[in-house]
This record gives sequence, C-alpha cells and structure tokens, in this order.
Amino acid sequence: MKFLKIPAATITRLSLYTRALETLIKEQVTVVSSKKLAELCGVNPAQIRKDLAYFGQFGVRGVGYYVKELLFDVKKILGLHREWKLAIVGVGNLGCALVAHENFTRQGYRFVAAFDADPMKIGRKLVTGLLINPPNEMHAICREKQVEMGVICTPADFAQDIANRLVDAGVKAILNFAPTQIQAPEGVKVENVDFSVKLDNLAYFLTTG
Amino acid sequence: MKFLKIPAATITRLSLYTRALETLIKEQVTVVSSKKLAELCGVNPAQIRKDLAYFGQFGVRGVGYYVKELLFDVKKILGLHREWKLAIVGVGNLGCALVAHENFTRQGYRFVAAFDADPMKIGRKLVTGLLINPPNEMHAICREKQVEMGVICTPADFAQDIANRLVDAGVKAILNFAPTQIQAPEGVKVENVDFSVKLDNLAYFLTTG
DNA sequence: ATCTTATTGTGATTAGAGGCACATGCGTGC
DNA sequence: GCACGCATGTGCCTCTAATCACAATAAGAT
Ligand SMILES: NC(=O)c1ccc[n+]([C@@H]2O[C@H](COP(=O)([O-])OP(=O)(O)OC[C@H]3O[C@@H](n4cnc5c(N)ncnc54)[C@H](O)[C@@H]3O)[C@@H](O)[C@H]2O)c1
Ligand SMILES: NC(=O)c1ccc[n+]([C@@H]2O[C@H](COP(=O)([O-])OP(=O)(O)OC[C@H]3O[C@@H](n4cnc5c(N)ncnc54)[C@H](O)[C@@H]3O)[C@@H](O)[C@H]2O)c1
Repeated sequence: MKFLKIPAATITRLSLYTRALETLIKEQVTVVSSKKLAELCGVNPAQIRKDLAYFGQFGVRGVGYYVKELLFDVKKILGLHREWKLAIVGVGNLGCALVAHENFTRQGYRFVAAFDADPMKIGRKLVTGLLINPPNEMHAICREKQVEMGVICTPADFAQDIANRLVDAGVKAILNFAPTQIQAPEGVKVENVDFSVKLDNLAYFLTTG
Repeated sequence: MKFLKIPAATITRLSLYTRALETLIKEQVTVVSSKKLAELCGVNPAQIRKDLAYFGQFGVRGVGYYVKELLFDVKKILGLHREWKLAIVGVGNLGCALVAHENFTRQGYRFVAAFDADPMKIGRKLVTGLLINPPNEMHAICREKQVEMGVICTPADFAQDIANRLVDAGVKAILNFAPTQIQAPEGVKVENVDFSVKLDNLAYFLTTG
C-alpha cells in the first residue's frame, strides 16, 4: 500500500481536506463521515476514502473519522507538521501582498528572505521587517537562512533566470507566479500559479455557454 | 468534430499555447511545428495536435502552424478576441495588486467596478482611478456596467455571500481567491486560485522526496 | 509530372483516475 | 454476549485523458 504511485490530484485534495477539517474543528465537530466531508469539499465520498487509503487507515468503521486526529494525520502526510522557510524574489504589488499575507504564516510558511533588482528597494524593509536584498546575494543568503522554497514574483522575462539562481542556491521547490513555463532540473519541483489561465477558462465558458 | 465534449485540461492548455505563441511572435518566428511548440509548453506534441483538432484544422501538413494565424484562432476559440468586464470585491493587498496588474488589461480583462466593505475605503479611488463602492450597491452597479466576471478577494468567511450577490447581479463567472469552496448554481462557473494548495504540494514533494 | 521530405490529423492503444458496490469490522443496544 | 446498523476500506468496473503510430497530404526539389 505504501509504495504505490500517488496521483497529484490526491495531494491537492488532501490539502482541501485540511481546510474543511479546520473549519469543522472551529465548529466543535469531533467526528465526520466521508459523506459529510465530501459534501464540504465538493467531491465524491469514495474519493476521500481512496485518497486516505494510499497512506493507511484513519477511520473507524461504522463511525467515521475523528476530526482532530485526521487533520493531524493529513497534515503530517503533507509535511505541514513543521515550518517551511521561503524566499521571495520580486517584491512588487503581488510579492508584497504575499509576504503580508498572515494565513501563510499561520500554516507554517515563513518568509525568511526577500530579493529585488530595483535599486530603490534594495536595503529597505518590508512591512514585516524583512530586508530586501539584491539578487546577486541570493546564493549566499538562501544557503545561510536554509531557504527551502522559492517564490517568484518578477516579470516573466526574468523568471527562468531567477529559477536557475534559486536552484543553484539549493532550493528544491519553486512557486512561480510569472506567466511563463519554467525549466528545472530533475529533483526540483515547480508549481505555477496562473491567474490568466483561470480567467481564460472563464472566458471560454462564457463564450461557449 | 464540433460537438464532442472538450476536456477542461484542453482549454487550460490552449491558454498556455497562446502565451508561447505570443513569445514566438515577439521573436519574429512565423511558423512553428507541434514539436517545437510542445517543447515550449512542456507537453506532448500529439497533445497539441489533438487539442486543436477539437476545433478544426489549423496547420499545414509538412510545414507546421503559422504562428500569427494560430494565435488568432486559438484566442478566438477561448473568447479572447473581445474585451471582458470584471468587478473586484475586496480591495485589500491582493485585490489592489490584481487591479493594478496591467497584463490583464493587455489581455482584454478590464476592471470596471470595485467593492469593499471597509468604510475607510468606500468612496476612495484605486490607483487606476476606479471608485470603491459599498457591497450593497453590487447589484445595481454590476448590472449598469454589465459586469461579466467577478473576482473575489475578501476573507474566506465572506466569499460565499459575495458569490451569491454576484450571481444575483447576473454575473456568470467567478474567480475566487479566498481559500474556500464556493457553491454556485448551474450555469455559473467558479474558478479557484489557491496559493496554499500549491505550497502544500511543494511541502509534500519536499517531505517525500 | 513525379518523387521526396516533413509534419499534420487521427484511429488505435495505453494509462490512469474516478466511482460503484459490497464485504469487512467497529460500536451500540438488547 | 450476540445481533444489528452503519461507515469504512477496497476490488472491480467505467470512463476519460494522454500517447503512440501511421496514413494523409502539402511544399519543394528533380
Ligand atoms: N499583480 C498581479 O495581480 C499579478 C497577477 C498575475 C500574475 N502576476 C505576475 O506576477 C509577477 C509580478 O507581478 P507584480 O504585479 O508584482 O509586478 P510588479 O512590477 O509590481 O513587481 C515586480 C517586481 O519584480 C522586481 N524585479 C524585476 N526584475 C527582477 C529581477 N531580475 N530580480 C529580482 N527582482 C526583479 C521589480 O523590481 C518589481 O519590484 C509578474 O510576472 C506578473 O505577470 C501578477
Ligand atoms: N494576500 C495574499 O497573498 C493571499 C494569498 C492567498 C490567498 N489570499 C486570500 O485572498 C483574500 C484577500 O487577501 P488579502 O491579503 O487581500 O486580504 P486583505 O485583508 O488585505 O483584504 C481583504 C479586503 O476585503 C475587504 N472585505 C472584507 N469583508 C468584505 C465584504 N464582506 N465585502 C467586501 N469587502 C470585504 C476588506 O475590507 C479588505 O479590504 C483572502 O481570502 C486571502 O485568504 C490572499
């Protein structure tokens, strides 16, 4: 059971489940069935059971899942039981919004370094007190602060170059907000967040009905 | 050929293709093969041909695709040959970044209305000159300005309520940035942009190798 | 006019994800 | 202590998406 290949979609859903579970905890719910949880997440109940089955047995037959326990287990599966150190590159409109966003911190994602090429910004501090460094210090600082994930918020033209530098600095996971496809070596994971693609999907939907 | 059901993934890729094609145009490339385009987009060449095949024939055998022509056609398929009118609800950190983002405008997405519940913000103008209105005017203003898409940038607790109001105001497409699942009636499309889920994916990748 | 070469368009094939349905097994009540 | 109800865990089936492989065909050379 342990060594099956796990669908990427499963991981994405697990992330969704943690959300729902957190809301349930807030509502003082202690036990939840796959049926109920499925409703909250907008998926099929069997899907949930199958997703969990990849990683073991977490429920009690005839009862359901203990919310708190399941949340703990799922978080552990995803690797959310610990803190992650992030670096942001490009602190423009979007970059600043991200760093300021306190949800990330609450979830264990901590920005420990910031970089920007703008001479006007270098040396200044973000609202969180984080110092903005020049890109050429990326290697040294990322290693020193043990940055594990890089977030790219620069214009698209620079994204690949930044990615290369991050990889060079030992960063193995990159979240890319620039609307471009980034190449990364084996062993480095790149996730793209692409608002335009989503808008395009909506446009298509409205166009075709 | 015309009345097959088209995979959602196909639409998403079409959006990616337009990006690559735009870069090719900038580089003065006039003709491109599915092989080359596939490399740029990180997909399988046959995938591209099949995606396009859903909508007709766009290439020349033995030659490839004429870049400019194909871009025009794909944009038309997606409904990007025209302008779309958007409303934003919640002009905080993220909301402001979105409105300020000029890429959207370039692609034909135009913010024509903004709403926020904060009394300090109502009545003020965004950097683009867009006036911030109270949420209770959503219905009237959205109808008046013929808003077609709504963008939700409020805290998660209010997202569903905002969505309901947007739907009520005749909006048929919603882009939701709040980390929550939104229910919408048949005929209304909701797309979620969820940064945390992406980060969680990275965390999982780093945790398991 | 015919042959060559390159690349499309597409039927066939493979891979994979999602959903169904039931056997399994836990908790409760009698 | 036994039976019953209920929700899980999972084998199997279905459906969809991705890839392969080749026939169709356009452009250019001979
Ligand atoms: N703002 C949005 O809502 C939005 C939406 C979708 C996508 N994006 C994408 O996110 C990225 C950033 O968007 P933004 O709105 O924050 O842009 P922005 O112009 O406000 O910020 C870009 C920042 O990157 C910095 N930068 C430029 N080159 C750099 C380099 N080589 N190294 C380090 N820093 C560099 C700039 O100095 C600037 O501070 C862009 O690729 C954009 O397309 C933004
Ligand atoms: N900032 C980020 O990087 C980021 C990242 C991921 C997700 N998000 C999500 O995006 C949403 C907005 O994030 P933000 O950082 O801009 O938050 P923010 O607090 O800066 O802005 C929220 C805005 O929404 C307004 N608002 C609150 N209730 C409202 C209502 N009922 N009607 C209209 N407006 C209302 C507030 O007045 C405020 O201006 C949140 O759901 C957040 O979780 C943000």
